[in-house]
Amino acid sequence: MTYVDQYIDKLRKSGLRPTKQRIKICEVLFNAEKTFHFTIKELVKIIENQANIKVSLATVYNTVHAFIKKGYLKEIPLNASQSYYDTNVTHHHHFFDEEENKLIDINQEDVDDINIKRTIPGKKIRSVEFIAKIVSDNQSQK
Amino acid sequence: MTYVDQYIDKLRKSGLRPTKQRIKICEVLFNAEKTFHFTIKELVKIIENQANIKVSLATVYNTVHAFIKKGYLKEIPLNASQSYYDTNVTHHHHFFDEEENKLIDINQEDVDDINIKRTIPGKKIRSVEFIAKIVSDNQSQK
DNA sequence: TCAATACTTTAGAATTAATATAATGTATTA
DNA sequence: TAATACATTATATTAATTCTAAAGTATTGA
Ligand SMILES: [Mn+2]
Ligand SMILES: [Mn+2]
Ligand SMILES: [Zn+2]
Ligand SMILES: [Zn+2]
Repeated sequence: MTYVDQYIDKLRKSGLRPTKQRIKICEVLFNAEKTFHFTIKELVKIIENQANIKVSLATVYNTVHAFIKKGYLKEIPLNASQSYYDTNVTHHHHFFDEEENKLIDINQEDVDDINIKRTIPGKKIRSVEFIAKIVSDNQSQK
Repeated sequence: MTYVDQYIDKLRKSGLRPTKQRIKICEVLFNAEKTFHFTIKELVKIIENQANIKVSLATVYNTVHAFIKKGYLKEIPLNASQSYYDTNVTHHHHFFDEEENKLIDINQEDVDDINIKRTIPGKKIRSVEFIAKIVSDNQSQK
């Protein structure tokens, strides 16, 4: 099964026909070896730079939303000015590099279980995810 | 020192003159016994409902921003459509009630230290804060 | 006190991410 | 092939936020 076949499969399962615009979007999103974190603006820029096809903003938003709904993409709340998305849809944590404005995955196994010694009556926890903000470590070394 | 004196102090330290609009904003923000989590829209609505003075959106935004800069308020990234703010400026975690759309504080002492078994070369961690999403626990009890 | 100066408030305009619309294009079906 | 369904796109709309510029108020110092 080629990569493109996988994209077609993802699109079909999301209820979308595999058009060339959508396959291009998939190439950018799911080709990467590693997890891919992005904003819509960044995604559009990457598509523009590497494709000879034009993809409208509406198509990008529609496709991303369909993938989120289907569970192929995840939204990461980072700040209120712009949405961040993630191709890693597992439950996981992040470093956020405040200088590069980049998210970095932290897998579950790299963190001890988070134990909250407090409950809210009638409520149960659905998920616990943290963001560890990181900055350059410019300490003068002794 | 009266409450109002404290508000005046906070405003002065934030580089703002204590006007009646700003003192009203402080009353809403800092009068509460408990931590106060809010959006700008909610803050404006509360002011409108309890004050006989009019405060423009611009003044609300300006004052909130000045307090954030000074460290009297903290921004909580929850989603990309609206900013949430917090009068609890200590390092702490949150429950987020997805049904009520409400933040609830979790103090440091209610959580075991989070131990991340992974480092990023040249970077140090500045903060680690999580959001635990909660929903109604409607389990049929045995 | 008074006028110059600095800071405030405000309505409304501008910006921008996100969403909606509606016309045109393309694929699928019968 | 013709009807139908789905897609793409340019453009419009929405809504949170930020900006602007004019009018108001406080402060300062002669
Ligand atoms: Mn915004
Ligand atoms: Mn928005
Ligand atoms: Zn991730
Ligand atoms: Zn809080």
